[in-house]
Amino acid sequence: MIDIKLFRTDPELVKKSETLRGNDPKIVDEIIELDKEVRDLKTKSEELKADLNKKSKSIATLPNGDEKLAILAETKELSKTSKEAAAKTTQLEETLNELLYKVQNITTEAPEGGEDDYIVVKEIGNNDLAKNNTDTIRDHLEIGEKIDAIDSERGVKVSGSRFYYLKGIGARLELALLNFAMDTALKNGFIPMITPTLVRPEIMKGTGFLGAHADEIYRLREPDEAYLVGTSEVALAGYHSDEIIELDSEKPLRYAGWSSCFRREAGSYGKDTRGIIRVHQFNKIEMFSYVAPEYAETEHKNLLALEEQILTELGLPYRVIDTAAGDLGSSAARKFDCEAWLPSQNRYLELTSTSNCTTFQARRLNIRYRPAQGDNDKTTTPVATLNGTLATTRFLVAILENFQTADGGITVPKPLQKYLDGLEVIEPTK
RNA sequence: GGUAAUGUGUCCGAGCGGUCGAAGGAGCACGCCUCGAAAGCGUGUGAUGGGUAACCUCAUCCGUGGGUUCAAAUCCCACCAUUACCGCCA
Repeated sequence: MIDIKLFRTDPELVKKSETLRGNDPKIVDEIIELDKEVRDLKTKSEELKADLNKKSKSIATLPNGDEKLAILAETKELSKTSKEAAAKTTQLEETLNELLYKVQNITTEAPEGGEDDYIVVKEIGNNDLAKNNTDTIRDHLEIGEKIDAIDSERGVKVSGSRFYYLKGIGARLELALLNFAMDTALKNGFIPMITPTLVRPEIMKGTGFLGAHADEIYRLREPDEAYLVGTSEVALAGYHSDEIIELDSEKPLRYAGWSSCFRREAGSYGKDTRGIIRVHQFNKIEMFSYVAPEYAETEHKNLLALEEQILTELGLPYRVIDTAAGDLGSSAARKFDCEAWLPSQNRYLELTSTSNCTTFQARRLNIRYRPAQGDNDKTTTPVATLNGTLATTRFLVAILENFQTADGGITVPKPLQKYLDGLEVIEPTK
């Protein structure tokens, strides 16, 4: 959520951001007007309450008698009107809050436009594979089946479309990737976490996932009021909710979470139906940083650099894109994706994503810190949160395709070999 | 799932319905003392929101949400969490 004070001091900035995202900026004026109304009402309601408090207190010291009876009658009436005023204020405040929750994070740096208006920041590595061997190239599912790593058919039989089994070397490769990513994070000061996959509604709401894309999320039936996470970002952001954390202005608090992730993939019928590119359940390593707001941009670069490092060490050809404002999630102010080359489809596929959520999530989840250490200044202010995702299961797709051999096996990327007893080549079994 | 107890500030821990934003202690900050430190002594020490140029002031917050009352940390109800025991399952 955006600081209400920003609406009072710089409404044009908010309007500009909403316009950039392709939203109607008139909500800003509605909020400003309602905010005024709420404050007026609040002052009046609090005056009533103050009056009541004062008179109530006097009752205790008053002797029994006419005067006491009179003031009792008066306060009884006052109590009623005060309660009514308070209720009205609360109601209006809730309306204001609902509006406020609808406004997405301020974005100023992201490129203008929608889904296709991203800017390619750079392209790294050799992506000639498809161009050179168009007729012999196999897609990840074909290879996955040849080395007996992926079983799609039985996944569908047991769980429905977009489900799969990772089997044998497939399961081992996935675990190797998870370990490799986790180890890299660990070396960079991230605290490893295995997080809950079911979370309470308020946490889901706080992270900003229950807005426009709420139908993407699995929800348990009553009476278990819980959501299945689509990323461990949710659990990691919620970890410090309602807390005042200790934060050095130069040193981020970093966590790396591993969880299964669940997506309904509503509205993507017919898209990426083959293989394990777009599935209902997959694994991810999520890097998550809590930082002082002024350090957020630096940390965003750090996260991107780490994601690139992992792709580079694996030897995957990839490009980095700067996502356009209209395609950003509601919490993100800016987002960079790393996309690996997919030879079978002659296109790039998103493997990692890193978002700077500035103070947007922290404000919703009530995560603060004290910027001025020591002294008598104990004021708190929201922290900034950032996340960097490594979609492990999709890494598997990219590896199978980019490291395929002529006979339908694969060579194992160097950094993964140590997790697989030094295995260098995987031969096809079928 | 059942029964019982508990839930207070950074932490521990008091709190007959009014004088309680909350005793006392610890911690922390500052000062005195000291060559320096420890100990000791003194002072200060929650958050959020509204108003104010500021001093300051008002409101809200004692797990959460309701209720009773002129007045609730204190009474009532529901929920959540923790702990213990029982049952059941891994």
